[in-house]
Amino acid sequence: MSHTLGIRQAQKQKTRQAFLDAALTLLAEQSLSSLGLREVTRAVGVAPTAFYRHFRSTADLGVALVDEALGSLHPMVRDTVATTEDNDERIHRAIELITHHVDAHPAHIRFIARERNGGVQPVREAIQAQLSRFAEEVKAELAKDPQAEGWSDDDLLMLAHLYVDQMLITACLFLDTVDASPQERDEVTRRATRQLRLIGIGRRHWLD
Amino acid sequence: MSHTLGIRQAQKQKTRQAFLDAALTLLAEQSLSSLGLREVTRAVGVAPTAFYRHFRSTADLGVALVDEALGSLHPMVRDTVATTEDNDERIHRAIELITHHVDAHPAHIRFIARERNGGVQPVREAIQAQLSRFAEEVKAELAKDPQAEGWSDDDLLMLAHLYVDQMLITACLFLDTVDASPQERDEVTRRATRQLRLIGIGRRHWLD
DNA sequence: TGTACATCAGTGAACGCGCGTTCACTGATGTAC
DNA sequence: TGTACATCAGTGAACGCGCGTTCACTGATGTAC
Repeated sequence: MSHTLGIRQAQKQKTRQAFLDAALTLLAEQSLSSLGLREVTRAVGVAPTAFYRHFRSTADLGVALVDEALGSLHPMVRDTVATTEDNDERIHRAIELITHHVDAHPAHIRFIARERNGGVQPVREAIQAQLSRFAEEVKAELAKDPQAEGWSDDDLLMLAHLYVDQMLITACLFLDTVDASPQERDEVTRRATRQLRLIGIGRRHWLD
Repeated sequence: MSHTLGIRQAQKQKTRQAFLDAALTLLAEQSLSSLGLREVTRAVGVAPTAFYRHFRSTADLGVALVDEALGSLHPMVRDTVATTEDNDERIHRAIELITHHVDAHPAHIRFIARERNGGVQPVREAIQAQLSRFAEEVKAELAKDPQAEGWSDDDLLMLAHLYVDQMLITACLFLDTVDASPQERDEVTRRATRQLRLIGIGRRHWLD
């Protein structure tokens, strides 16, 4: 027989996830520092005191949300970079990956963008740490490319940060077009495409 | 005789400024959505009800802060772009302008970075509007440059947004080094410099 | 210049409300024999 | 399999507190004559 999680543990995890989901929904319209513990428990449908069985504070819940949100971003970043090398077809696919991710997880992106510079220190630090890890991964990905020959480690990391920041900015722009006209979405797509293209051109001529 | 502001109006303006200053100080450590009206009046040293003589709400105060903060940024953006054309000496001076501005007005930059994606809609909208204006101005500045020959309006605006975003990112990086070692500051400076250089290279070869 | 009235920035008491946290509890699930 | 005890996720009452907002007020400043 395979190992089944005890009923108790399974239920606890389910409740914990309900907290995360409810918080994420509430955070679409406000920032973490103004999110109340009772507000979350009300949304979940449990007593306020139940909160403490899962988190020490809303800041603690925020850190858990960072892990969830940036965990789901990990594969996207990898794929995007792997496909962003140079030509336009690849840039187009990279942008598509971003838009699809934003459409699939808008609340996660909104949360990260908001709390990256937000007022809750532990959460801000968790995000910064994760974004640095992303930059390192992107750097590793870039290093595999033949174009990287002759590049110093510092320069690769510099380019990696540029890509990571650019991706987040683009994702944010798409967020604000979630209920905008197709024309506006197209406008954002075209601008983001050309920005990536310009960075790609700079990259190609870096060692000239 | 020259016109003097009435004593009453002068005093009112002074109090209003005290509100803005106190709020900015408090916002170094928290975001606007968690800033309390009473907290601000306490910091200023007036009765809570005095607040309503100047602002409808803390969101209203936030919008006023956006104007103050980005007003002080205006000259910097102009100068930075005017000096960012291409060669390394000029990029160096542009970065210096940014670092000096961050050192002079850290709280303003922190506030803008925080509330750009923050939870208070009117404030977020005010910031987006101002940043769009910046991009337009930068575009106008770029258009004056001989390098801009052959560039479409769209492409100039695309590059302008890239510069504006890059400047804000750089400013934020410097913010987090306000009490870091000189080595770390240097590291940030060098990376930002090379990112601007890479964008400059992309710009030079854009029409190839 | 002096007087009488209007304006209005700032006051201080009072309000109802929702907050975060504490505590002893309940009852379903888990475990040892 | 059945029994007796332990664990612990979720409860519900209670607390003290600071919040935003209201209101009638005060007294210095402004204005008209």
